[in-house]
Amino acid sequence: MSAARHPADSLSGPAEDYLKAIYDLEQTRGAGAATNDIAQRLDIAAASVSGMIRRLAEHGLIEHEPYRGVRLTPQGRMAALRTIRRHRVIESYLATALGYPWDRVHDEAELLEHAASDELVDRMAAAIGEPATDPHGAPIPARDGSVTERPVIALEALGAGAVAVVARVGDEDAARLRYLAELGILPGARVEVVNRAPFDGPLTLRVDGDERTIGPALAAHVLVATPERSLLGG
Amino acid sequence: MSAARHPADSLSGPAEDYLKAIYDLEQTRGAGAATNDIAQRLDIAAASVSGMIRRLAEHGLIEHEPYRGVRLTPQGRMAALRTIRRHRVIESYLATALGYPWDRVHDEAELLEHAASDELVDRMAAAIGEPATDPHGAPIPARDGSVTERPVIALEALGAGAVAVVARVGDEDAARLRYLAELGILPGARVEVVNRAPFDGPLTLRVDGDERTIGPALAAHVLVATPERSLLGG
DNA sequence: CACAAGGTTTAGGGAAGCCTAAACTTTTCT
DNA sequence: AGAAAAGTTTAGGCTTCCCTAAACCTTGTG
Repeated sequence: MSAARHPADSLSGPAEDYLKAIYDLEQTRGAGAATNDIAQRLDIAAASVSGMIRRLAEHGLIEHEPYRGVRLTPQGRMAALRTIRRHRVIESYLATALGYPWDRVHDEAELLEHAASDELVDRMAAAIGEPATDPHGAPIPARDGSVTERPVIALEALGAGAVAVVARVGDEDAARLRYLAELGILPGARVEVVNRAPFDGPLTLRVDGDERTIGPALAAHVLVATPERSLLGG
Repeated sequence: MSAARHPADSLSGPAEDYLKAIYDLEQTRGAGAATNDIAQRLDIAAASVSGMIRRLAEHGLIEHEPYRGVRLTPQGRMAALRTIRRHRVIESYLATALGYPWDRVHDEAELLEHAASDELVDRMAAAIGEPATDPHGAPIPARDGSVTERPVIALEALGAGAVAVVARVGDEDAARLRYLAELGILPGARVEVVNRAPFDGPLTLRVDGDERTIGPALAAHVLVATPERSLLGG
């Protein structure tokens, strides 16, 4: 009959990775996270995920409905956000204070996030001026777990003539980040959709005065804020 | 019959801690490190140490003569020095770049040293000007594993009238570090032995114009360089 | 020299995390 | 509905790293 131990205990590295993955999946899909999706995201066999799910549920961090998926408890969500904060502060610090190139901060942060103390992370954040987002534009959760999400849409969803500002790009694939940087598609860049092929065809953009073409798959990983949406509010 | 695998593989955190401990014990005592000493240093049962010894020997990092102790192989010594470099660079960086108090850098570095990449450590070292020692005066091994040890003796070994410069203090005990800082006994401080009680009695020192008394047990953890020794060479 | 004390190793066990293979549930397709 | 496909869980194994208890060397002492 062991349940919900570890009051404010520290979690293992793997456990933190699971919680992060579940958090992300919950955000993307509306519902609970599926075993298979967690397995794919972490590159781990589905059977192993079942095992960890049992352990996390015993610790009160997730709720598990067999064959239906898992959801974070408030406690689990808090733990996930703490890890995400760590990750994004570290990414920002590596880029700003230590000159890491933006396509490499993710991997290094992935290693460090499980070892860094909250104090260290807070000192890092303070040293670089408490940034609101990481180098890829993802919001950095506050110490209390609150996250301010800007209203954004996928670049891929824009039509011809639209004007927008790049808010955020997916941070996991280093090669993709390098390519986007070459195109000038960085958070903060102003882009204008010059032409849009029908359905899910490529987009022609004007970025920084240059015309660039970008496929829909890549464009799906770029989130932008449009002036109208910003004014209308979310 | 598996032996000496893992050519340049990365070691587990625990394994790195064992190698560090063995390195230190080899330095202090002349001979090989005893199971019990390793166990005590890492706060682990002696039986557990036997288990890890077997694993490290299989990986070619140490040589084990049953019931006689262990010695590092050149490969193991290199691995230990890499970890020690990581530890001391991180300590220095935390103190210099992030304002950590010197009694707290050790514990934080202990956590980080197993997760930080060589690139990160090198960037940290570069960012603070490639220091030669950590905040407690311990030398930072170079990337190639070379260490420059200054000739030092224990403060406790000085007689009345001796003048010396504090070179290094033991870094493990935070309370001790705070106390030494209060006395002004920091690396670089000039101390003069005003009086010395016979045998292992306390020392009266002049530090920074103030008279301080320090017991022999504490003084054994303070290493100093004397002008004479420096001139004569080690 | 024998024996007690102390240090070391083996035996056996446990938790975390991973794996593959097999069993089981749910969904989907005909 | 019934069967195939897809997804999930259980079963059984493995490695790392820790533990306690018991067996085993080595040493120092009477």
